[in-house]
Amino acid sequence: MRATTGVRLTGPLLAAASPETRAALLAHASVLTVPRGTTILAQDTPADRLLVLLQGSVGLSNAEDGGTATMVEIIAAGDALSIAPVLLQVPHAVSAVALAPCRLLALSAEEFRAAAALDAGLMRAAMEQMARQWRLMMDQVVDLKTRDATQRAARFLLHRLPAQRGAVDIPEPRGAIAARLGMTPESLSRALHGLEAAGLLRLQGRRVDVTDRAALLRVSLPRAGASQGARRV
Amino acid sequence: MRATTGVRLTGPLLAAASPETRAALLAHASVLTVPRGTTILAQDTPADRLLVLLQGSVGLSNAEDGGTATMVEIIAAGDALSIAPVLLQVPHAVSAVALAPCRLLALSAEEFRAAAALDAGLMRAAMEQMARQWRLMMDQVVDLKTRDATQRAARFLLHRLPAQRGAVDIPEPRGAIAARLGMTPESLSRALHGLEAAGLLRLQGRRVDVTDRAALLRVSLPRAGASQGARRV
DNA sequence: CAGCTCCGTTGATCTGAATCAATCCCGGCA
DNA sequence: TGCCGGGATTGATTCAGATCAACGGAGCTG
Repeated sequence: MRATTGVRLTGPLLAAASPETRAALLAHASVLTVPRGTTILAQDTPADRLLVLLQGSVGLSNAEDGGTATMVEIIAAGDALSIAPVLLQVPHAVSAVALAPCRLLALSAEEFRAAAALDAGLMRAAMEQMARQWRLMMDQVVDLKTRDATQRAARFLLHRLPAQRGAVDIPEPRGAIAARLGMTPESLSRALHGLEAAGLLRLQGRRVDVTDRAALLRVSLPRAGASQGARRV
Repeated sequence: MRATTGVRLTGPLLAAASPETRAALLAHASVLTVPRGTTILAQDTPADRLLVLLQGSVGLSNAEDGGTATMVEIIAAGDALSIAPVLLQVPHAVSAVALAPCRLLALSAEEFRAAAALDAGLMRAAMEQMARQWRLMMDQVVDLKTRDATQRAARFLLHRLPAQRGAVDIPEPRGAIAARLGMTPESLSRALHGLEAAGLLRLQGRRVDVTDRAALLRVSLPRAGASQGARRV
């Protein structure tokens, strides 16, 4: 296996490591292929390996001791699962399940920690990932506080949309997306069909064809007069 | 200044550094005292110093390019503001304003970065803080998705409550708390007075006297049948 | 290939919380 | 001590979205 190939296919985290570090880590790495619905990580379980999502889609959900589980984030290909638990040697704070067929790269947690301690670039990349995940969570908080269901749905699509206008494939079940967006599947369906009726997009099963990207962006902006959380001291 | 005094007053972050590192950092540190309403950090501004909140209360808010600002978190004494921006040398992702009169410890960002690079304990504590802040944000997402206004208000009080039953002082303006909880001040008022009417607590201006902590905890649990985000794949 | 099950959609209704609109009350100040 | 101003409270109304319910279609299985 050529190292450079590994780099490109492996996401920003390992890309930041020196070629030697990366080669060492990849030497013992394995690739998992799992079908939709597989539980990849269980909450409150020790973090014995670092997983990088190569392909597919993974949902992160948190169950409070009570039992109610909540979909907290949907991870895109290229991202690493649970860097923090691996580095800090604490149990996973969330469970991860495959929302679509997935390919994952699995690295030994111990080796990764050792590598991060020695390779400053890798350590920095790990911290950047943690900061990024904080930001994603913060963005979601902002979304939930300032945007209504339709706006959140519009924004979700925009985030998924490749560079230019066009169609996106949404492999995840609607219920998972609705949960991530903090609404019921019924509401998501209505929001999506409302956008379609407005002529901004076209729904074709799990493919969404965005006709008017600019209008979709406009829809996704929070209403100016929103008060929730918009108070100055 | 005795170093040990500094430790205790300085929060878990600096407590994790070696005595020498800590002494070196504290040597150039300064203490700020600011009145309520002061903007302590501005979003999109370079992170040139690390601030540790010694006393008071600080609100973190995020303004999207559009302009709508949202209260994203309220920081408790002992916590550090914006560790990630300091370590990664990126601009602040949020603004910070004093929600009550505050005392803050200010350290040079550059010195802190240097210290963290040399002192493994400090580096680990910094990562722990980042992980903790991610978790706080995730908890908030869960709250917003699974709890109604009254439950979120109850939970907020419980988090503030000292070890044993008793009264808490809530120095922040109601509007700021409401924003943090993702509701309007009107709704917060109604939630709080509802809990008072139920006999769980007693409102006395900015002091809240919790009569029945167990019942408050019970109230704060998400309803079992909550569907939002509670779907299995 | 037929049946079944699960997922997504659609409709009707209900409810929690936002909005709009007055007060009320506390703290600061003259 | 009385006035003033802004935050907090309370009430009336409205509305977005949850809930309840039923239906349609796609994919899997026997």
